[in-house]
Formats: sequence, C-alpha cells, structure tokens
Amino acid sequence: MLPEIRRRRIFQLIAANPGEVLEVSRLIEEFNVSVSTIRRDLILMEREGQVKRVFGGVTLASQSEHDILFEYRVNLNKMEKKRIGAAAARMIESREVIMLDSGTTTLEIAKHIDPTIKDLVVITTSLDIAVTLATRRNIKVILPGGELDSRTHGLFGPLVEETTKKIKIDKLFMGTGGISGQHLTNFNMQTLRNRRLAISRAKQIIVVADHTKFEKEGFVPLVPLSSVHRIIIDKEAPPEKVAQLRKQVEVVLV
Amino acid sequence: MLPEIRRRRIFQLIAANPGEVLEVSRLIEEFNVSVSTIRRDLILMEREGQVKRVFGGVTLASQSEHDILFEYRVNLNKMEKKRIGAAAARMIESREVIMLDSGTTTLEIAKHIDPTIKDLVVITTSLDIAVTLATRRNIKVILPGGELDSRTHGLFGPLVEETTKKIKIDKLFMGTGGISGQHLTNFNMQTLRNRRLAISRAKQIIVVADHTKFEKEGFVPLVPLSSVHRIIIDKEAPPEKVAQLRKQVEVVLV
DNA sequence: ATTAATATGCACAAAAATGCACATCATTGC
DNA sequence: GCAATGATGTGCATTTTTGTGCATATTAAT
Repeated sequence: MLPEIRRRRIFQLIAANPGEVLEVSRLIEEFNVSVSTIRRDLILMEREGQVKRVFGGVTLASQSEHDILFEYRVNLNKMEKKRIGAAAARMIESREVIMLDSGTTTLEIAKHIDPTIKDLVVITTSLDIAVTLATRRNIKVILPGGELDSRTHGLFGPLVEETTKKIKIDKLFMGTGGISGQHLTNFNMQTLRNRRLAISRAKQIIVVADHTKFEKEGFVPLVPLSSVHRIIIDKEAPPEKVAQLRKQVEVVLV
Repeated sequence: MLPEIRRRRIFQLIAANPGEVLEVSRLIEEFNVSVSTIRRDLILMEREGQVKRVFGGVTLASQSEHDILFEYRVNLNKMEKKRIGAAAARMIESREVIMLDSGTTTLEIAKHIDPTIKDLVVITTSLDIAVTLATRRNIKVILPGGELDSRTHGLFGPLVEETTKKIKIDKLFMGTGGISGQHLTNFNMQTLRNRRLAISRAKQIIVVADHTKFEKEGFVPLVPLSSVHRIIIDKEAPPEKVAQLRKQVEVVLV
C-alpha cells in the first residue's frame, strides 16, 4: 500500500468518529505495519494540522466537522498562496479596520495575521476566515450578514451591501477572478455589486492573486486596475505580464 | 484505556451533573485505576481551567455551559442532544422560514433536517449551523450579520437586531441557559436583546433543552415560560420538574 | 541497469503514565 | 483543642509509549 493511501485511510478512520480517540495499536493491526511507520504518519499529519496526537493515539485537530472541510481545502493550497498571505498580513497594523474578501488566498492572510497585533477589527464575508479568527482575543470579527454561498462559504446579497455602506475600511484585501489587460475581472455576478461597494468604502485596496490569475478571465470586468493601490502576486508570474501591470499599479512580488 | 480517553470521560461525567460534586472514589471505581492516576488527571484538567477540584471530588469550573470551550461542549450529553435535535427537526416543514439560535443542541437540529425538504429558509446566528447547511441545495441559509463570539461561534450585537427586525419567522428554535420556575434564563447579557427580539418576530417558539438545564440557572430572566409554545427535553429530566413545566407549556419528551 | 530518494523496521534511549508507600494536610466528632 | 479518619501530595520503581539513529527494502528517475 502506498504511504499516501495509508495516510488517507488513517485520516478517514479518525474522521469517522470526531471527538473520539483512535489508538495507535488499532492502526498497527489495521494496516499491518510497524509502530514507527504509523507514528511517522501521524507526525506528518499533525504537522499538516489535520490531526492532534495524544499519548497512545490520535484525534481530529478540530472537533467540529466543518473545520475538517475547511482544513482539507487549505491543504490543497499551494505554497504560493501561503507566501502571498504572509506578505499581505504584514501590511496590517494595530487598530486598523480591515476587510477580508472570501477566498482561499484571503484565508491565508487571516492565518498569518500577527498574533500580537492590537485591537484589530476584521470585517469578512468568509465563514472560514471568521472561524479562523474567532479564538483570537485581540481581534474583533464582524460579519456583514447575507445569504450563504455553498461553494465559497461566503456571504452575498443585499444585507452585505447594507452593512458595507455603513462602515469605513482602512484596508480592503480582495481576491480576483482574473486579471485582463486593464481590468480585474469577476466570474460571479452576485458578488460584483458587493465588491464594488466595498471598494468604494475602502481607503486602500490591496489585491491578492496567484500567477494563474493571468491565464484566467472572468466574464465581467470588476474595476479598472488603476483604482487598485497594490497587488500582491507570486514570483511564478510571467515577467512581461508583471511589467505591464507595473505601469498601472504597485506590484509586490513574493 | 488511553489516558486521554479517560480524561475525556471524566469530564463528561462531571458535566453530566453540573453543579454537583463528583467524588474521586466514584471515579476510581468507574475506571479501575489508582487514586494517584485520577488525582493526576484532575490536576491536569484543573490546569486546563475546565474543572475545579474540591476536597474529595471535582466540579465544573463554571456553571454556564457557555463558558466551556466549544470543542468540549459539542460532546456533552451528545446522545440526548441528538435525540432532541432529531425531534425538533421533524417539526420543520417545507417552505417555512425558521430561525436557529446558536448552540450545540440547535446544531443537532440542523444536522437532522429532512434531506428532502423543499425551499426551506434558515436564518441563524451560528457559524457552525451555517456551514453545516451550506451544502444543502434545498435550503437557503441567511446570516443576520454581527460580531462574532468566540465561545459560542455565534453572532451578536446591533447588526443581528437590525436584520431580525425586518423578517418574519415561522418557527424559532432556541436554546436556553437554564430553566427556573417561571422563566427561561440566560447567562449572557449580550444575547439577551437579540433573543427577545427574535421571540417577538416569531409565530411559534420552540425551546430545546437537555435535562441539565434544570440544574442551572442563568442570572438574567429571559422570558416567562408561558410565552414559549413548546419545549423539547430529554427523558433524563426529573419527572417532578417536567410535571411542573407541563402546567405552563407543551412539553415534548424524547 | 544504476543511482538517488523515500519508506520501513528494528534496537535502544528518553519520556510519560501508573501504582504503591509514606508523609502531610483537611475535616469531623468529641 | 485534639485525636481519628480520610484525602492529598511526593518520591520511586515499573510498565508503556515515544523518539532517534541506522540498516534494509522499496520506489522513482535517468
């Protein structure tokens, strides 16, 4: 059996009974491998953040099931998103009001926010971001309300707009569907209005995008690039595209 | 038995009778281990802050279930909560607008909603419920917005109220801090206003409570029992208390 | 086919958990 | 108060689990 397959099976066994502890001895029997192998698997999986090791066994890292889904998606993430997220997080300062759009890259921003930051207010349409930041005492998390989109775990609709109208945002961190010539583009009509409104309320707009966004093109132009203050992209981005981009907006390569 | 499993079971035993003191001798019998072991467990658990040691035994560190970390709470009285949740879910019908309060019991309601239900609208302050229902195509999930409470994973504050004012609710499913004589009680001032407002907007109010709620008493009266239409409790509830309750409100035992 | 990279099992050292004996401390009854 | 009783804390030997280095096997890459 391939180690990767074994590890997935192990995870399935653990996830089958959330809240329970699965014994190492049980896993040894199940897969007919040595203690060392199982242990190394578990160490690996713990580093990934999926599971928590306890003396003699393992449990799920998070007890509520929805965190599982969410952890999965994070693991599908590329290193680039983590780098982008970390770079963006360094731009956040104490006592600011920031808005985090929903998306996997913005989720990485949330994960990288300085743990010692003071009195930060985060407004987000992303449930995943909200849950990630929920335990942070120094951060006030506010959700604008709205209807829930099942695929993105993000909020949309008139409620989002209503709330957005009322607030002032220091920094808006936004993902994008694609980058094309002069515009950021969007795939989704529903979030278009919400995003435009958020942009209008923000002092500074920072876009995060991995290099694949140059190859994609949403069917709706969102905003002209010139209205964005800064864009953070990973180094894999094609240099000629980056050069072109630099004419219109400050580009940060990470 | 793994030490971690034993400690979890110990915690469950303590939480099964909140307010009562669980004796060390009882635990020794229960797990067939030495005094030292139990004692070391309790010292550890006390350091975690979840439990308070007293001479000869242990109690919950706090009276309010809401002060217990969410990860621990979901596993408390799990079976009872599942039964209650299933019963409550059977009362939900297609094309209704329901509101689900945040809490571990209401989360069980969400999990048990009939998969074939049609055009249900669920308004909830609970992120966990929202994520649980997110993938259900036949259910529209709406969050009222608000500030996020880390312990309950629930939303609170003026934003919740604003949204609540605008909607009509067919059925409101609500948890409670405690049940005392004539009133439902609350531990939390923050959610008090939100809950009262929700009650005023709902045609039918259904309260879900496991039997431990009889032993607890929040410090703020929430609403008189008479204003509730139905209350769902598990069979472990003391019969005399249930009888008393029946005088004022329809009681469903599961 | 050869080599490099990874995975596995084993032996042994380190750490954790457990039970026991004994000293100390809290509680109770007188 | 003061002794009796029972609970608590501590040190130590024993058992179990964990971590580590190394040799061997397996897989992937050229």
